[in-house]
Amino acid sequence: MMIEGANGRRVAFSKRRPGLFKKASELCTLCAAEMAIILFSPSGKPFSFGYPSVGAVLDRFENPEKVCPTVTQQARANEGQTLVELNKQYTDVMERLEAEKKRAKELRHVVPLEIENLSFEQLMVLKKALADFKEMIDKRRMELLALEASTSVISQIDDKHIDPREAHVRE
Amino acid sequence: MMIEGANGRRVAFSKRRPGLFKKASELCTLCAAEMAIILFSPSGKPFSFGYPSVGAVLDRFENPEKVCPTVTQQARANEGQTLVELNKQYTDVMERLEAEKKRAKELRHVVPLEIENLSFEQLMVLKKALADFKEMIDKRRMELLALEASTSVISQIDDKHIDPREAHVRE
DNA sequence: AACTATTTATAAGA
DNA sequence: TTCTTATAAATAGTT
Repeated sequence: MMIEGANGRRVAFSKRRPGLFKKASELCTLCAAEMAIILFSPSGKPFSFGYPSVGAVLDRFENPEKVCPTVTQQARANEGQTLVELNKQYTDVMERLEAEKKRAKELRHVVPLEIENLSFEQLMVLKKALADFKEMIDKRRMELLALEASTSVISQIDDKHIDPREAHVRE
Repeated sequence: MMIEGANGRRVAFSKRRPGLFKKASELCTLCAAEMAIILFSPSGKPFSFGYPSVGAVLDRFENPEKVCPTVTQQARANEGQTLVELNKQYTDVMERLEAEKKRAKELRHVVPLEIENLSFEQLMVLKKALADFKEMIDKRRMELLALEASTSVISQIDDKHIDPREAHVRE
């Protein structure tokens, strides 16, 4: 069954690998499935495919979901609130979640590469691109903050922790 | 692109998954490749494929062979090749690099257009994601620099034209 | 890399 | 889910 001759195997691998990854990609997008592929070529070179990412799928595989702690913690925090209030919170959270999902999907489209498979040169170029991108975001953010300051009392925003109750007011 | 209706997705998944695993199996046996596939169906049910086994491939992926063995292995593989062949390999790699640079340049043009449409909240999330991404890239870059520093052995084959980087370029 | 004859996968319907 | 079959896609062999 195995192709005789290292060169023949090399050629067959080069032709078939893109086909396999295409099938994998189609399965994920068509069916809303999640998948990770780790592949070593006959010469030992590593390839990978991941949707949404290799790491995410391997995590899910190695640590089967545990929802209970988060849920009970949240339930405790909600004691004393009315059903109307809870329903509004729920709706707000779901709306935000949908927005983030959509955003993440677009991001994947822009930066579809797994970091493990980037060549040195690709990394250098991408790093530059990301630095430029980050700069633009910071600039844009400052504009938004300035606008905010002139129309609202809320002032200090921390980079790392945005209170969702504040955040969704701003959209 | 995604099939609408959970039932349609279920059906398509059931039909396509065996096809994918068959392609994977063929690739492994025909080409002497090693592969692991972790797959979650639209309903969250896990499937896996492994050759020689999922565990073996994940181990190999998570504990990459040390630098020196790979380099010497590559150097050994190059023994007996003519300078013409080696120069062709070098040219091929450089062509690929040019293609990658061009693609990365296009990335920069695509991204800024979307910035103006981002909400404040989305910007915060994206900023965090980019910071993480940049960190990974920096880490990866250091690894590659270290690797590069230790590959001088290959350049002994022909100092005039063979670039030692070809030994560890990944797609 | 490109071409194309052949094989293989799969969508739709039962 | 499984089977059938018309159509689409992948690829082996070749240049």
